[in-house]
Amino acid sequence: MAQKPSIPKGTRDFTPSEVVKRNYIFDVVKRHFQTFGFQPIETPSFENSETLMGKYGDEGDRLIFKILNSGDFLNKVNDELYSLKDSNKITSSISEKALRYDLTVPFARYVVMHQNELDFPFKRYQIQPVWRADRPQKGRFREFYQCDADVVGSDSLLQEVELIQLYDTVFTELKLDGVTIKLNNRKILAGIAEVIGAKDLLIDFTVALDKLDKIGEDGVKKEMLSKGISEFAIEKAAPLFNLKGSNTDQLDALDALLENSKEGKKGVDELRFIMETIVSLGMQSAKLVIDVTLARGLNYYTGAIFEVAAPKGVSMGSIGGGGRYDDLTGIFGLKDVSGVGISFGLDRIYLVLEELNLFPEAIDRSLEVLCLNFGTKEGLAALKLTTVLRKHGIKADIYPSEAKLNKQFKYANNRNVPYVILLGEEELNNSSFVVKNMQNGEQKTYSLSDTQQFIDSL
RNA sequence: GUGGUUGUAGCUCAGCUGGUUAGAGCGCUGGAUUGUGGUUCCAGAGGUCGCCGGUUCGAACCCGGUCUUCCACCCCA
Repeated sequence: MAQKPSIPKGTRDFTPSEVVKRNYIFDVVKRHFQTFGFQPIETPSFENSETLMGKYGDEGDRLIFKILNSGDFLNKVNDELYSLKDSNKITSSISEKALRYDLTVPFARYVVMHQNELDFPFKRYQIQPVWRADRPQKGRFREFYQCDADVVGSDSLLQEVELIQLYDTVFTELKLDGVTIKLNNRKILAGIAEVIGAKDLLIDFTVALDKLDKIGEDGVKKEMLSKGISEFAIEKAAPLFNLKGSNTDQLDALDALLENSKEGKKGVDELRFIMETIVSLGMQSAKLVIDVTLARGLNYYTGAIFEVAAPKGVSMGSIGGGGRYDDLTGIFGLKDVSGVGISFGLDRIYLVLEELNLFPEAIDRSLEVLCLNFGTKEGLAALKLTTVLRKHGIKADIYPSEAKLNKQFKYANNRNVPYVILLGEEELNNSSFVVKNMQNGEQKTYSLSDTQQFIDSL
């Protein structure tokens, strides 16, 4: 019985046109990763579970795809554990491997394992798929690509500055105008939590704060209260909810708010340095704004936090993000290696470019010239001509069988071929070929002994 | 993981309170046109109505389950 074919939830097939467009984005991103001095690495699609588990919080652990052990794995579980039917506890006994959830943690593992071969600061880029057992939504898949650039082994803030320039360069090249790079600093958030006396609830505080533009001031306060943050503390943090004005105005306000927090002050200073340096360097097309409510991202960030928002009017979550993490390699035994990195969300950038119609024209043109087939003898001559064109790097093909011209032309039309070559009995007799321009219908005759004339006209 | 939503021809979608043989546009195939596509005209093919079960004399339509789509939450690229 034939079964109806299907693919798992949250995964996709890509058509030729989609692959070409995705490659276009990959190529731009990759090219600029390289011009900024990053080197490529790749890591396995699955890692040992202990490498990944516990690095992304409880929520993250739930979203990691676990790989079942091979063999009779259930038989190896001890009876007591089995009878408890506790999925979380039994997982580690039946699964030792898991699909990678992002590229940053595997990179940290890579740096630790290869520390003696690397020259620090080590700048690496990595473009590979990652998997999350999430519930799919628009722009949210269970298999998707991340394009990451990270620097480890340097705590210079110039790295942050360069990464912002890298974002700006890539989005400018993609013609994606009006992208906003949001910038915040974990130290500021920690400082605020300290100042208002909610140091232990930093994560809950930031997660709630992050929702400000979504659920509003009242919604944020409500959530903070429900997480156990006191009314007094929330009132103290109130200036945050209305932080407006220019970047420098906001920095000054933060300075005042954080005057009793050493860590918070440091965060403001870092932010100020990055902002001022970027201002003096200038940006090509992106906007850089401070957003103290920006808190998303993973728990391992310790300094700068980036998030890239699509141009206004496009409904899409963030199309990139990143930040500085001072001790990611520490969990694998390598201390005092600071890292900072950014990620491009390829799948979402694709959706945005598609929506705004920003892919180059004719990008998915897979064929420039199609030779029609008029029979055995004529077909052979056409194939010779096709071979010459191909040697000149022209995407050329010959229709494989002597079908009706109507059908051959229709095929050329559907494949969007700009030039069709007719080489029939008459042309063969006088060593010529006819080129039809499919846009305007004009036909020109060229000599078979001077194909260069046609090639030059392209 | 929680709540909701969607699924009918290759594609986009109609289909009345449950009632004979489930429709349209586009696309596809053939013809008008034996060497000229994208326009036009004519004809034709194509559907286990997501899947499984239930209610009913009778189910695309009602009910349950399941898969899928999209949305909100959680979280995130």
